[in-house]
Amino acid sequence: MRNRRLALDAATALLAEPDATLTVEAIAKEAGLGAATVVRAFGGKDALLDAAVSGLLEPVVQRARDLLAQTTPHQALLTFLHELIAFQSAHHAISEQLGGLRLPATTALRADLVAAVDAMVDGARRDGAIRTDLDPAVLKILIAETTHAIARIRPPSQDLAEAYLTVLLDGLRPAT
Amino acid sequence: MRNRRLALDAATALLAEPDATLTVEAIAKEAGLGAATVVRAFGGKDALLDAAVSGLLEPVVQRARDLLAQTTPHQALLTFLHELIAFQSAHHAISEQLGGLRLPATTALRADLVAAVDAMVDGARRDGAIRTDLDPAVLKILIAETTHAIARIRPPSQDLAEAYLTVLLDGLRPAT
DNA sequence: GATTATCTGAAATGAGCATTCCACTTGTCA
DNA sequence: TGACAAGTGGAATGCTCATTTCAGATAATC
Repeated sequence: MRNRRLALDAATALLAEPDATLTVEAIAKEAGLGAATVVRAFGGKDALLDAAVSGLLEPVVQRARDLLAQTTPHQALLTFLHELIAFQSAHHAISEQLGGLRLPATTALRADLVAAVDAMVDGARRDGAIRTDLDPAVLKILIAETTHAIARIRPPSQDLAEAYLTVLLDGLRPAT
Repeated sequence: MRNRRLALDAATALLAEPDATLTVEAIAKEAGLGAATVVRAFGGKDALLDAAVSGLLEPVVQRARDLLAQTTPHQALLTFLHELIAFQSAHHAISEQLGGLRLPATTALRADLVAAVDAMVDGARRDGAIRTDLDPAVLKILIAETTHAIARIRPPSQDLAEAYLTVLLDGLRPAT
């Protein structure tokens, strides 16, 4: 259905904007459709945003898995975090605003993402590439929250995000 | 006015709860008052929350200034950040939920807080106590966002917050 | 103790938003 | 071309919430 695609593209475009209003009407206007059509195409606002967000997230998760398969856990972690913050910088609204919504596909993907990062952290820790004096569970939450914090920076700045990551990664190095 | 105090106390109590609903009705119920009375006492929900949040924030800002006056900038920064995250852990809702509200007193206090932290960072940087290879403006935003990230952690955990801060501070040390 | 001024909170109002309805348009097939 | 099916979006509905209203309660003044 053509409207599905139009609505999805519109929602995806709005998710990339720092402070877009994510009402059904705004999405419909962006898509050049009526609000009713947008809702019908997906069965509800939540389903639409779930589709849009998980569509954005899927390649990210795949990339994390690829990196894990291709290189050392530590190198995978470094590379992936840089890519992740670039992604977050380009899709601000994803972590914000979506508070009260039910997004099952997105939630599942996020769990996959967390699992992949967990594997990177565990591996890097085992290899002695990152500090071992902290509970590994702590490291994982730390990374998740940090990427969130980076995504919140206004105005969006890739430089700032990179600086942030530099500090995080230096803080994660094994004690010397 | 007694109602002012009751409403303020109720709002303050709710701000300490991790996932409280901050509707006027919820605050009124907590205070044992009617919703109309709560609104009247402050002239609006925004003004009430502004008073509650700035009341919480004021001693924090004062503490930052005291530390600056009493010790080295770097030591002030270390001490203050520990205290700040303890405060944030105890008042989760402050950084969340309040998105669309107009809180002038809170905004002003936050600016004061940022100014105090800026002074700490600048001083510590000048003293060579923290790394100098990053733009100082970056460090300030980094610290602000990190405390926000710490406040977001669910469930609230002082241990996790401390671990987070450990990583941040280690990441801020001068290159060796 | 009566009269007036003030305060209270349950219910009415209004605004923002997702969702549903339905008269109308567009496309399909004979 | 005409009859029918499917799709569309402006308007109506229903919900949540902040704010306002107003009849009754309470307090102050004499």
